[in-house]
Amino acid sequence: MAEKKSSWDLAKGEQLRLKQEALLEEAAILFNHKGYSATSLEDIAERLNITKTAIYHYVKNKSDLLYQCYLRAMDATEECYEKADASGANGLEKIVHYLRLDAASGPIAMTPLSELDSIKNETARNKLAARLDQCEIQFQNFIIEGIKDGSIAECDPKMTMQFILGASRWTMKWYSPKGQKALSEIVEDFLSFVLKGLIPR
Amino acid sequence: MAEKKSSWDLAKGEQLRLKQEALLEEAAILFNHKGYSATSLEDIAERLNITKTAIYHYVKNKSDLLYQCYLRAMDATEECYEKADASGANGLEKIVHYLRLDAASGPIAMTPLSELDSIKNETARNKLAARLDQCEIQFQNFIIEGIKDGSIAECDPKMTMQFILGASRWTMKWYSPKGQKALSEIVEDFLSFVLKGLIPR
DNA sequence: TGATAAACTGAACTTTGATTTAGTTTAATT
DNA sequence: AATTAAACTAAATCAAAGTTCAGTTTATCA
Repeated sequence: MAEKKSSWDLAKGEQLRLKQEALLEEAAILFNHKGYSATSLEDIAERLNITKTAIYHYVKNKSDLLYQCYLRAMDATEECYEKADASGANGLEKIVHYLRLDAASGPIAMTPLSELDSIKNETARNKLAARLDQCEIQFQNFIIEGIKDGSIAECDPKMTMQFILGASRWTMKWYSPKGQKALSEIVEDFLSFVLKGLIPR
Repeated sequence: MAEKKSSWDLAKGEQLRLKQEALLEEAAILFNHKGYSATSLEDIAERLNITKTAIYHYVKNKSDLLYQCYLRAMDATEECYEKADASGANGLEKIVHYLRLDAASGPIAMTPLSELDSIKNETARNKLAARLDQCEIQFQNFIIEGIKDGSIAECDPKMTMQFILGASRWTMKWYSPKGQKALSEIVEDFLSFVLKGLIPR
């Protein structure tokens, strides 16, 4: 239906890396939206106007495709944490920065969902799981820091982390570029909610 | 591993309805946690100490199993909304009531995730989709009501609904009865976060 | 106790979707 | 224009999981 301009639709001289990118991006969007197992290679290929076998030119297999998506996402996410940690003056600001940066990296390098189990290579999976844990701990640390420096109200850091990241991750289930708001606008609404809560001040 | 007492483990005289219940409950937990397609009938049967073919005694097929789960969940959810609407004095209170009631109905009748597409029967699926939409609208209405009556701060009702329900739904990804906190405790943390936000008052 | 129906099982069958194979088209190059 | 490598396709194969089938066990009851 809605034709999206991908590297495959562009004329000749396009580079391998561009197509790789497009493949991973499209795969990530679908994996995040429908889940890994519910997404067939057919689904992905269709969006790129190629056949599913063509995908094997770019990745070893479906599990590897998921792995590549995760790698990109984790790289991007860690970068967001580093920048946020470096730039924020207190715990609260770090969280605000992080959430903005995360959204800015777009639906492409989305927050990884809970599909880790589907990565077959155990070593790779464990390594990713560790990185993912580390990110969640980092987020909790921002909260703890905020509580200490007074920028964040008392709360259970782990629970609060789950709530905020959960809401953020769930975004990928309902967000559509066709929707009313751009990601950049949605984050601002999100921040307003996360910071101030429902009760008027 | 961890043997759970299900209707199948109990001695004879147990009723059909109890087993039905147990089946739907176990299925719902797995569907919510791993997703519909990633959950095999084998997985479900294993937890109940039966074979996967036994499942066909209780439901027509896998898609029907999902449908039954949804039915129960929607029934429970709608009931929560009705009670919340009836009992709350203002928009904010209705939301608080709703979230408590929802959590109290347990992981059994969990908030339905975004697996609607996997229900094959189109009529059934459409009907459920409409009910689900209606629930989300109801939640938005609580917010709108709250803004009007002054119990809730200005915000985009739709976005705010997505954030709150998203965080709530994502709970099913990480919650485990083995965990530190019971669902009833988690809701209270959640309420505190949703109502007051991160910034200290 | 023997008959009967319900609950359930194991093996066979079917479907779906991932993967492999063999070959064709395309793009760039000499 | 002929050659070659890369990009890709269609058709065949394979594997996992859903479904059906034929029969066995269990529970109830005349």
